[in-house]
Amino acid sequence: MTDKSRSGASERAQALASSAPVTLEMVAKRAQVSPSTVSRILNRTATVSGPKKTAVEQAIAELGFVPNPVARGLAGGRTLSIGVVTQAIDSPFYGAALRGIEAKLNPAGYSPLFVSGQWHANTEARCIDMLRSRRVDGIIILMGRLPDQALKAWAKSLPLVVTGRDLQANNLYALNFNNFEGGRLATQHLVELGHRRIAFISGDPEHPDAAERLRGYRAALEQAHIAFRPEWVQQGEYQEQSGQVAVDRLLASGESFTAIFASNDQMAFGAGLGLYRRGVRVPQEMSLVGFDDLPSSLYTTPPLTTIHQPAYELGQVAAQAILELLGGRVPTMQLPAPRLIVRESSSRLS
Amino acid sequence: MTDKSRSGASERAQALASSAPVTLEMVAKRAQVSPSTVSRILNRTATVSGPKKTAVEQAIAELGFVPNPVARGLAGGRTLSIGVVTQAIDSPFYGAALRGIEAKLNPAGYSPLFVSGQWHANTEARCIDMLRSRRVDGIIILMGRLPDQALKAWAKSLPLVVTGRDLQANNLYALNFNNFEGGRLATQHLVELGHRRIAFISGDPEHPDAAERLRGYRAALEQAHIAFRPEWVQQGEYQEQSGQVAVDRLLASGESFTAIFASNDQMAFGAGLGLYRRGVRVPQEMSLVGFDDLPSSLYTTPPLTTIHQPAYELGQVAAQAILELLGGRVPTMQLPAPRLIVRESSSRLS
DNA sequence: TTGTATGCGTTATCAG
DNA sequence: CTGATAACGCATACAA
Repeated sequence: MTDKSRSGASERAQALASSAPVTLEMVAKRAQVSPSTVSRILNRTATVSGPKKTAVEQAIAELGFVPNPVARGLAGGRTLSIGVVTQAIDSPFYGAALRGIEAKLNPAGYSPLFVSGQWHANTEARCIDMLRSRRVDGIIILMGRLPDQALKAWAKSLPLVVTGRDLQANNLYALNFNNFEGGRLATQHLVELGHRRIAFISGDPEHPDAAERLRGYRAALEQAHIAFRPEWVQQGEYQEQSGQVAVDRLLASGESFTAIFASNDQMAFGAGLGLYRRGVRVPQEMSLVGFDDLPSSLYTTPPLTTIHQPAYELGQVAAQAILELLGGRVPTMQLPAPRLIVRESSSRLS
Repeated sequence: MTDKSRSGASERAQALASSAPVTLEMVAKRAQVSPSTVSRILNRTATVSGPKKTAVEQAIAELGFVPNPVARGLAGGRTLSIGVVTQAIDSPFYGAALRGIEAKLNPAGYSPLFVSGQWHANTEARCIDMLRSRRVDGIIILMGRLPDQALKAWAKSLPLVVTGRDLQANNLYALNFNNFEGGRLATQHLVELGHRRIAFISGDPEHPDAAERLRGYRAALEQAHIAFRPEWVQQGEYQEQSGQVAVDRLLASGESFTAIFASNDQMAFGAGLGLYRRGVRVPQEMSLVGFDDLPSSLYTTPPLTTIHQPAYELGQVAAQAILELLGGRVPTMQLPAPRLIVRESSSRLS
């Protein structure tokens, strides 16, 4: 940081702290026009003559006027803020998505209001109530758990963008990632490396994401003429701990595997630890594949082969979609297809 | 999720979507009192007689009235929202802190407004401008980069809680973690295990956190009568990648180490990969210690010995502090002391 | 203790 | 194209 930037910030702070808030009315007075005219220029809500326009713009610049979003919200009904419901604000996956949302929303003048639903439908409903009471202009729900019906109902009064499900409704846009294909790709990768005894650590089957990944796993097995066996799948809960537990069970089951596909990276990390504890080397004795491509997957030992889920882009696209909805347009954007990222935790069966 | 909860949420959505917004005035009419009386009960701003009070409360319940925060903000100057400036909304460390903030703020009726400063003083200043323009009631700055002067100036017009520095001022509360002691503890741990050639991967020395951790490292060496050598420290940037690079340099330097202390976990992860790549086993041939105790540190192979930094509590405490400031009180809360978490990446020198 | 009147800073609806 | 004027929903002096 340069001295210049330091003092710049400091001076600005000083100026802001001392100056009384400058209002639209003050701008109008200074530019010798009515408040309405100023408002019109601000919102491009009507054409204003050249001279008045420049006068107002000059006054705005001189006074350093910034419109008050609170007053705007009251008068115009728009708060320029978007509610974002995540499940866990502190998960690496959601973090990236939130950053993507922020990156897209800010330039458009909108601010995100983040709340976390904690994987719980009721909490989620409360969050939405809160956001509505705060008069957000629209809501993005990331991987929500609310029933489709509820979403459709809410969409009647507020633009909604949801991810992690397929859903068609007015004023609502659904963005879904192809989890089936991801699951298929990961499994196929292991098959192509010569593996035939491939265990699967699933997530909560109630959750569509998890169910789809499992379906992808089964499809790949079938495609390779490998009979699916229920003993090969252990249910986890998308947390590291559950991955470790699953590996323990798998190893104790008497079945002998040469590869494990964990349906998210966090469980793959847990599985990795479980294998390490039992002295099973990855990838020499066991190939391990995850799902999500969390930033940290690049730095595990060994780096994790996984399915890239475009969290950041997901956020960007969701934000763009809500912006479209707000503009009265119909979004058409889609999420990128799943990609297999081959790293060092999977290797050819020798 | 039960069917009960599903339908509950759905019904609520339906109800909300159809009902027109109910205002304070409607409540007043129904309860046969004046709007001011309702307002008084809502804000406990004056004592109200028993019967009227119950009448109003009943009306509120029957109508499902929720005060409009936007109108409140305009009229009362309070928006019940707190700006939170983080550096990177998607870092594991900040994620936990944000969750702590959310957990403390929500029950008090406040909503956090998260923005990320991207480790850049100017961006941070812009964020604060934005938050001010949105009329937040207070601001929490997590590990900010703005000069003390700027913060003090801002605090004149808005309650401020800052972390990661020591600072005394009116309407401002600083919460600092003892990074020096943390650095000392980690190094001392390695010394006690018999290590004497201990490398250090530092952060940006411009940042107080990083400087303090380095100071702790040096203090522990001195205490153990080990001469500090500049060649032992490699500068990183708190990212995984830089940890890996640092290890490469360290290993290529010709010096021979038996232990590495990375001044944050992310760099320790990178270092771990660097060591893995070169076939150096942890902890048998090299002990590795990190700093932060990120959630994922528990699941690296081997699990990482580190200094626990209470990110979640940090968030909670910061939120509590801003609440105190808002209430006109002087916060007294402190952060817990650093704790060494011994796991499996460090071992006695044989 | 309670009600009335006014204002918060904008946008929106009118006339002109 | 422009300017009064009335909301927006609530809090708060002020008066009773």
